Amino acid sequence: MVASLVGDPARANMLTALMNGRALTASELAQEAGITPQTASSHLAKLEVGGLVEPEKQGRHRYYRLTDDDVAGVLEGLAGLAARTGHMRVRTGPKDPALRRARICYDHLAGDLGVQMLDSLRERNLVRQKKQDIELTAEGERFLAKHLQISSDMLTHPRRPVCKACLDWSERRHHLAGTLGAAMMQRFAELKWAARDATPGSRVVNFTRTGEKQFAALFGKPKD
Amino acid sequence: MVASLVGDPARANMLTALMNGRALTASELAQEAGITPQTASSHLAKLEVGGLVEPEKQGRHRYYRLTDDDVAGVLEGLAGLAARTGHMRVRTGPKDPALRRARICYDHLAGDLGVQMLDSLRERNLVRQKKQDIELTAEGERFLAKHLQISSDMLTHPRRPVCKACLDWSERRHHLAGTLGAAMMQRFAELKWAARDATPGSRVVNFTRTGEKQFAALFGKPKD
DNA sequence: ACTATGCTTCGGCTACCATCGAAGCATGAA
DNA sequence: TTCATGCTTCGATGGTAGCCGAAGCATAGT
Repeated sequence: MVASLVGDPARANMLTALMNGRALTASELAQEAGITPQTASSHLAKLEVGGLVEPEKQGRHRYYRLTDDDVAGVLEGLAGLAARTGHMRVRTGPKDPALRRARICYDHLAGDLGVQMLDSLRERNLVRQKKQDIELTAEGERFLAKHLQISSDMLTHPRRPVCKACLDWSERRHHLAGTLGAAMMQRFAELKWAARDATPGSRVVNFTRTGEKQFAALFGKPKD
Repeated sequence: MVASLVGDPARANMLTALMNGRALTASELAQEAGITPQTASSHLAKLEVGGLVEPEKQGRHRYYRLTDDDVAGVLEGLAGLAARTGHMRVRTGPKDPALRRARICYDHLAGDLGVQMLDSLRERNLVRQKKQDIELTAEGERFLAKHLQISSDMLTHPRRPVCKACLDWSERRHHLAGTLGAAMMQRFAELKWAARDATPGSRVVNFTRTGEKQFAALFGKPKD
């Protein structure tokens, strides 16, 4: 069963190391998991037949990557469940600092900046949050229109909610999902404030220098 | 870690038994998993602290149910991964026949009927499928407008694709997701062809007699 | 050819954990 | 109270799987 593959601590560490979409060699993964190459080799073989990772030979190295986004999605889902009960393994979230700071979760912003953004919105009464449910206030609508040229009529969708709280993998706190979360991320990209990392499969979001400034101006910590 | 909880065969069987959203007693779950009550008790305690199930005392029975839809979602995701590599446990998919036949997967139709629908669409060239990607043909658009009053302009969404193949848990074949999948399910409900089961938390979709006929007329097996 | 590096296979050790029997609580029924 | 049922706790057992050392291939560089 797939779950038992992910269940083992060593394998889980390897998989989390691969969550940024990049491919790592067998020995790098061994080091990530804190085990010897022999053991890692055995684990990787199991992960491969389980369809979670795919190898790619290159010279005398063997690069492993997650098979596809579905795998990454399920892993993130598992991490989400683990996070909310506080029963997690040693390594919490991704090690890669860039990935911790800002990344794509489905189609919206996650990571430190994502959490920070929702915090700021909540503090300034631009949204109101009740558990999983978030709603946009009138002030929030004005704010979006003024600063990001997002009008709330564009956000309605028959099925998907405008706002939704999504548990952040690395921060263990909520960030903003829903059509609004997606629209804001899209706008950031259009304004050239941020862009998804170029390396294929990567989920890192890189902010430009000006983007970082603008973002901080809008959603910075209170004392800013 | 959550994954290791799901990884154990006995626990996995219990969880699958709970996937229909109903609550079961500890002894029923023990029987489902083919283990003694003592062992089941230990497993259920672990699942509880792991946040996967919630108990409810009622007389001298203890009913267990999945904590929420997120848990069910992750489990379905895991089952999906397991399905496509063919490395599954003994029980494939849900035991409940109603759940196998038609159920909600996020917001669209899954189960036997869901798979059958996509099969029919594909056979009649109403959609064209390439692996995970599905696109609606011109004939398909006419078909939807004529028979279900769904116009394709309603389906566009900045992020979500109109059509997407979603691997079916019980059938191990694709059914239709995306905004179109959601819109069709919604239409079935509006036309009173089908409705989600009344019991809270259930994912079963019940078709009415006329609904079943109409559905068969549109998406029935070729020989019909 | 020789050497170094990266990875795998093999064998044996160890630790963990699922499992069950037996006994202990709790609740409900008589 | 006494009994029955449902579930849990305790203790002991056994099987499985992770782990590493040593040795074996394969590729690359010299």
